[in-house]
Amino acid sequence: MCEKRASSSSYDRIELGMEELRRGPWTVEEDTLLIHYIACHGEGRWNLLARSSGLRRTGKSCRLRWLNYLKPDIKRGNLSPEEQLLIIELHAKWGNRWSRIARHLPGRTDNEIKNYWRTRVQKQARQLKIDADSTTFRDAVRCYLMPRLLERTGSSSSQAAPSSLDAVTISAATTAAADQARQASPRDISDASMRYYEPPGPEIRSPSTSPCSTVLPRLPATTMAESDVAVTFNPFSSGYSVDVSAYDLDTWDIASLSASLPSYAVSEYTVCNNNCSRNIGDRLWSMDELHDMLRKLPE
DNA sequence: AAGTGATCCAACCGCCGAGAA
DNA sequence: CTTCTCGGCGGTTGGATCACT
Repeated sequence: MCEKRASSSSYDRIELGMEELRRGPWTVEEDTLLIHYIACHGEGRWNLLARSSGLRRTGKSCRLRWLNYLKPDIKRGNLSPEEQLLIIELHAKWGNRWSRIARHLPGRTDNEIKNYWRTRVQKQARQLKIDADSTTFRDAVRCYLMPRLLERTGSSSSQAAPSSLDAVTISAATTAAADQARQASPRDISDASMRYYEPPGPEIRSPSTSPCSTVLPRLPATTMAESDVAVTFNPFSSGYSVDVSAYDLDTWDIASLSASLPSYAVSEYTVCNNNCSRNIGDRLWSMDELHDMLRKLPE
């Protein structure tokens, strides 16, 4: 909160022309002033707002404070597995277009997503001594992190997923494809790595499809076009993947993803420890296992 | 309990593009 | 066409807090 840093020694002032502008952490009084002003006059015209509201802040500062902190629909707290999954996929697609990514995560700000990426995802890449933008790291994320996120996503959305939704079959790698891959690079396939790809329990598998197929609810028609296969699973190439290109991303958001995910039971491989509440990212990443995973990736 | 390093995240900075003058 | 202002964006900083020893 703003009070948290109110006593900071960094709290200082700068001179700009005739006017003395404040910098540093916002006080409760300033927040209140900004909220009341916007309630009366609306957002926008930030420089005018800064001048006429009585706040000794720059328009930019007011805008940032409002958008990143004070806006009523701002969601606080840890990112859900669904949100992490979406961030990873969208970042793979768009790169550091934080504001664009943020538009698909209601209540989350570009700043928050940027911080998440830099502090958690890039940290893992640094420790692995690989570029976070490299295909190697992306493969590691797809093969290792995403299955876990999907597992957790499934468990967290199992209560919310309406059973009345139409079902679509999500194709996993076929047995034939698996055999092909096994022949192509047998060293890539091991019991140790396969366990991360193990599809969820038999109760959610479709009996009429391949052994790896699972059934996902169809996304609401209002948020998703006539695209059926949005989540694919190929343990022998790129692992689990939410194919965001299958969606119209300008109208797609986390609610769509959440609604589309299967009612997975939490598998025995879930590393979540409910006692660890501070950082969900850390719960999902295990460096030893990720290192192990990377060794198994094709060159 | 104290010290230290790691992590988180609010806030700032500089740059850029759009639009108005 | 040029200049200026403003809003938006991505990158960076640094204090607070947490975790570990």
